[in-house]
Amino acid sequence: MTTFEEPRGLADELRDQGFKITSPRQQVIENVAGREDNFTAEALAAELLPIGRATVYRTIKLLLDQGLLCRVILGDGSICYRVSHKAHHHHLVCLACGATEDIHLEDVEDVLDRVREASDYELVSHRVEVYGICPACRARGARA
Amino acid sequence: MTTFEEPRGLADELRDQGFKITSPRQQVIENVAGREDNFTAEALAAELLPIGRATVYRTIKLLLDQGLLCRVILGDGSICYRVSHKAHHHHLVCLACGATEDIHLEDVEDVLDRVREASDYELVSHRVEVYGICPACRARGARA
DNA sequence: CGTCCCACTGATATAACGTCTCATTGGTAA
DNA sequence: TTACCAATGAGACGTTATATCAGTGGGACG
Repeated sequence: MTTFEEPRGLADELRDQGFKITSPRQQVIENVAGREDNFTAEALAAELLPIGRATVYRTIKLLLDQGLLCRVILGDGSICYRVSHKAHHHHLVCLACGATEDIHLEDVEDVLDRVREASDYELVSHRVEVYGICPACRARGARA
Repeated sequence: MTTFEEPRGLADELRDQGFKITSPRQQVIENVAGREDNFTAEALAAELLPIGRATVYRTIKLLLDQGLLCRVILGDGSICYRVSHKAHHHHLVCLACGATEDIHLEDVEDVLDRVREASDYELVSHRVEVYGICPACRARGARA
């Protein structure tokens, strides 16, 4: 459906905001843009190895800010990343293998409205992670 | 409303499950049970200093498993803990100061039912953190 | 097309957080 | 009271991430 692999567009977007499109950044963006799966910062750094670790971490943070990436919190609390596709969404995470799917929860806004009514907080954002066992792991006999 | 300060009951509960009620454990439980606020593992270890760091971390894990504590994920992804009061709940977290309130979202189950219908995952658990600015910080002029 | 500035890089140090190891200790069942 | 073994604590280690800082290359501007 949607076509990934448009680092050109993103690169332009970054340039417009005053960021330089350096070779390391380009490489990180290209590597990341086509991925469907989760990856840890450390794994990405290892994969792009001639590039410095610090640069990979900095670029991840940049892409997080720009909304190209989002953070996923696995069942054990560890953190990894995946492409965000920009639109707001949540995650369905397999406790056994860590695989993640995006889910769209339309009625979450209603829930938030209730919170808004019931509290004095000025709501800004939220995070929902749903944990379960994916079909593949279930077939393999994995249990909660 | 509810009375805290019942380390006796919890201690018995732990003993029933075969855990030893050692002096360090007792101290951790007593320190933690009366708290209303969040605390980091590191801060707790520092506070109970004669007790070894490893022991504090181990005890936190134990209390997490037993449901006396729950994990809170702050806006920046950092982790702290607070008493759980056992019943399932979610967190409303101030992005400015980290203060946290418990919230109960009754209709989350409906949302999860939809996920159950729409996916092949066997749902196990979920985590919802709502972020905002608390009244005190808002008054102080903090902004998202 | 050349030059210059400064954002960016990368090697390395530092920091935050948590787990592991292992010799020792103390709770508790008998 | 004794003895077993879970639990402790000091410290090493691992992981993940940020800070530092001299050097460099992207790209704006002339």
